[in-house]
Amino acid sequence: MPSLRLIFMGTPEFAVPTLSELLVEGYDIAAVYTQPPRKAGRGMGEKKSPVHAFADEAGIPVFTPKSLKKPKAQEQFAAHEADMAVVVAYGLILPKAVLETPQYGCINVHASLLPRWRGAAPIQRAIMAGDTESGVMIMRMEEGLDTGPVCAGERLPISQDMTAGELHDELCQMGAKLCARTLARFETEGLSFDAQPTEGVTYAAKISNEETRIDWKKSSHDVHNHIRAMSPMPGAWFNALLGGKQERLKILRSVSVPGKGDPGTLIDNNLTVACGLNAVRLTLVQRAGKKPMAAADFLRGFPLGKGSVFG
RNA sequence: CGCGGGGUGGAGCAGCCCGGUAGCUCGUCAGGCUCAUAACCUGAAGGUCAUCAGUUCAAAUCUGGUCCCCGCAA
Repeated sequence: MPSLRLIFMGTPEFAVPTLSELLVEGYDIAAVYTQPPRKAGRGMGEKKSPVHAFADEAGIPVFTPKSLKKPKAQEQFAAHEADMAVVVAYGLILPKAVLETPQYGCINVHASLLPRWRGAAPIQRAIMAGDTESGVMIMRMEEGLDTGPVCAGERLPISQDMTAGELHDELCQMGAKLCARTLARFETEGLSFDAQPTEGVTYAAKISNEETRIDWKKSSHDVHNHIRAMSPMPGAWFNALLGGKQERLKILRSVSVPGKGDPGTLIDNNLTVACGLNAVRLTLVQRAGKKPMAAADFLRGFPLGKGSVFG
């Protein structure tokens, strides 16, 4: 039976499996920290973060400070008397005072092969860049952004057509298991930490709204990587003329294929769009207001043929 | 009350503004043709038009309520 008393800090769906795993393993979770509920979604109602909802369900006390820089929040943090904090995609900066509060410090589960893709959107950036390998790593947190020494890691190949959503789902499970194993090892034999290499550092900036739009002038590889990096959230898109109206069409899946034509033009009757170099066949699309549908289904309602032009 | 789109045979759409008992492409089933085919021909099955109520001689189409799905934004 694990004896560690932990604080868990995380916010999105990615963090939930780790929290769940720690509970299953029997860790004493003194408190869960997550970002405060925000107005979001249709109707703009207050919405709790996925971690928040899960913790509520599990009956763990939840704390949602807007910042941990204030003395008051730090006192509260210290009051939990935790041995260690486990942080997974929390989204708030932990000041030095907080990092040093637990006697064994704070460890972080990060979804990339550090030092590549430090930062907010490692999964999407890895796919967008066409990486063929990803993974999760666990590090001791320092003041810098994902710069701490690493104590555990696991790699995962990224297949040709894998989407960010699929990679996300695999990595969050992998991260949860790895975290549990790492804590178990910590209790039995201790951990050794290795500083991150100074070579190969890249930063994974948050995905901005503007960059979700598809640029057909890029090569088919870039377009395809862009599409799968944005799939299913937030979704790569462009404007298409459907039934006489300009409509936003999201592309959730595609295949890079040989082909030639003016960028943005359909070169067959199978939803294959010419890119700056080669072409991309769209296989799963979503109209505004509709659910995702296979290309064949979409074409039944909107028989777009060779020569149609996409913006 | 943030803005908006939608729920029509198994799938994707049209019809709704200008009420009069349902159409297109495809799928399914049966038969035919063909060396052969995601080919072609013939025929068939399959829909309380989300739901409740109202207006009307008559509503998928107009009015009001409810449920569900989704896009934007955040």
